[in-house]
Amino acid sequence: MATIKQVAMAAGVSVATVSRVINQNGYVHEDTRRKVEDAIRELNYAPNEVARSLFKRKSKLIGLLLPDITNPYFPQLARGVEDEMQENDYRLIFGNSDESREKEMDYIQTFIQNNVVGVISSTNDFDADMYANLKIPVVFLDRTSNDRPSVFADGREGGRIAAREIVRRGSKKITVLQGPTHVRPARERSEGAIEVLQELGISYDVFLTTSFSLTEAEDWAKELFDQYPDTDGVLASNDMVASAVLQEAHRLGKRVPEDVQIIGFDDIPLSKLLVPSLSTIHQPAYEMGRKAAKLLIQFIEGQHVEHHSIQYPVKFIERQTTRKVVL
Amino acid sequence: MATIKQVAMAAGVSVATVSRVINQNGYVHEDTRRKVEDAIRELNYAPNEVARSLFKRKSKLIGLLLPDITNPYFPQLARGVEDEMQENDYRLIFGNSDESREKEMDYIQTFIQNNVVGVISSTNDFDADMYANLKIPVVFLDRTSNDRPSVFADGREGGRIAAREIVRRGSKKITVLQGPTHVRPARERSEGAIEVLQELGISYDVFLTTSFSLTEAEDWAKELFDQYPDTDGVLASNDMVASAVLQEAHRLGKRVPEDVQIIGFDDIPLSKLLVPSLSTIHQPAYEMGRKAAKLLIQFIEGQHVEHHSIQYPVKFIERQTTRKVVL
DNA sequence: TTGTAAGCGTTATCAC
DNA sequence: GTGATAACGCTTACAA
Repeated sequence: MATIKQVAMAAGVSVATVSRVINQNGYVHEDTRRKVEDAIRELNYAPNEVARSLFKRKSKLIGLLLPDITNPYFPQLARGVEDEMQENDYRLIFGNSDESREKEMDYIQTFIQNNVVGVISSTNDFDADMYANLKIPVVFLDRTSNDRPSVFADGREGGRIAAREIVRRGSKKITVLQGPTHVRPARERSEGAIEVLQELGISYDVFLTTSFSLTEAEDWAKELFDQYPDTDGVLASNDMVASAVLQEAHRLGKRVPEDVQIIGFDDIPLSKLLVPSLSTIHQPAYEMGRKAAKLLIQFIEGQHVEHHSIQYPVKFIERQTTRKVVL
Repeated sequence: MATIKQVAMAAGVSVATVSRVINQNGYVHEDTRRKVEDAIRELNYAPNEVARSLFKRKSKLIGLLLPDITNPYFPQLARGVEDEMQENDYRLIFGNSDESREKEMDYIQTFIQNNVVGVISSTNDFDADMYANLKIPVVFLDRTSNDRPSVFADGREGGRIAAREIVRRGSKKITVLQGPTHVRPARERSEGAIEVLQELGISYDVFLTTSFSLTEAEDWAKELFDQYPDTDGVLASNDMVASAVLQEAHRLGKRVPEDVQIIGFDDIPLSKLLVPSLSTIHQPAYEMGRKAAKLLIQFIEGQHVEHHSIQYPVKFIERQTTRKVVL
């Protein structure tokens, strides 16, 4: 890689001048500018971001921390973030945290060591020192912190909607699958659902699942019907579990939606390809990722920010795992 | 963030000494070492990777370029790469290329500007100057370059296996879904399938799909049965298209696997949760990601590397979209 | 065993 | 308009 010095040499000017033309600041004569630009092209020069970063004490790098990219919900968030960042010339250092505080700290640490100018994180530990002490802007994504910038969906309302819809469509004995309790959105979803079920005086049970892992989803589906064989409505904590439940129902000879209705959560891309296609609560994941990125950029660039916390509405997507509602 | 200078100050030594203790090279007295270590702890010091990178002209950063993380096959590769890298203290700068040469070049460019020490890429343009001229090691992942380090699965054999299995299970009029032709693994899969079909003298048609996009998958599924209504066996180019085909078959009242058999490709996590669960060709994506990372690290660290190109075997996963074979 | 100082590739300040 | 040069935080000769 050519350096600014070599460019200066080739153009017969000083490095200062070259720096001026690449950064478009300070005065530089039209003729010299052209000479420099020629040299740059000639040598195929691009500024060393590391040197820049060292001098300015800020890079064009952003840290992105997601629980597990292997969970189909997160790629969409990630993609939203990436698209927005790339359009604004920021690059992403990416890590999976597995919801583990240790890994998270590790990543935050190296983010700092690499002079990232901001981080986007899906964490459960907002208040952990690592975030509190960060001197760069952080936007929490998919997770709500009450007092810190965050972009998330209205999980509670999602839970309420799901409950309302499944009841409206005739389920009488509902099972609420509750995701990991330390994950706030998961908690809120089931809380919302339970609220409505209680308001409506509908009989329900809560079935606890302790992770979002796909491999375990199958086991839970089995256990679920083992424990509540006569449930006629399942509110799943996400679409993967919903798929597992759907499959298990089928295996047991239960008809969906006639015998059991199922509503998922997230609306991952594949949910509409299931048979029957999955009714679910849609979160605008891609948009949320983009928004988080936009927000972070605004902070980084010191722009005025209207709302620090952005809650996206969710909506019910009616597909085939729920019955038609009779008017 | 504390600097090495402050640590030196606090410990009452020179920066050189501090540098020696953090890098564990050169002599340093036990007592001074302790003093320095105390100071480091006290100030919560961690070396600035940017400064290091500038001096050494190499970072602890790796560039990872994937076509689209939103395609469920790639997160697994990414996760494999990430796990291996993180265990070896490398960090990932991640980008989606959308199979676009321009985006790809853009990323490669910024990788270099950030002093990455290696890159892992899923590309179709191995020979493009951008790779040829790179002075850092590159490992191609999921894509085969004949003469450059790469980790990939045996797509041709996968196609052959799929064809053999579907025929063995009784399909007589097969449709081979061919993915985007500029994507080599996609091409090889269908080539493999066609080879076998010809060898066996089975009637078949080829149906071209021009992307791996999920949204379009549904349209293709419709067109497929439109064009070849009496096909009784579909060899899909990946599991997403297979899902779409499965769904469309169901919509048309075709029974799977009785009327139509379907075999996917990739074995994405969700394929086993479909109803009926999807028979498919398994690629060990996670392992492949890990392997690519391992290989790259070996190159970076100048270790001897036995095999530059690693081909993983694929295998048929028998599930419910194919019939039982009669013995 | 430890310290001094040069240099990695930039940018910004200050002279000219 | 342009050029020297110090500084960003680190590592590594080399000197002591």
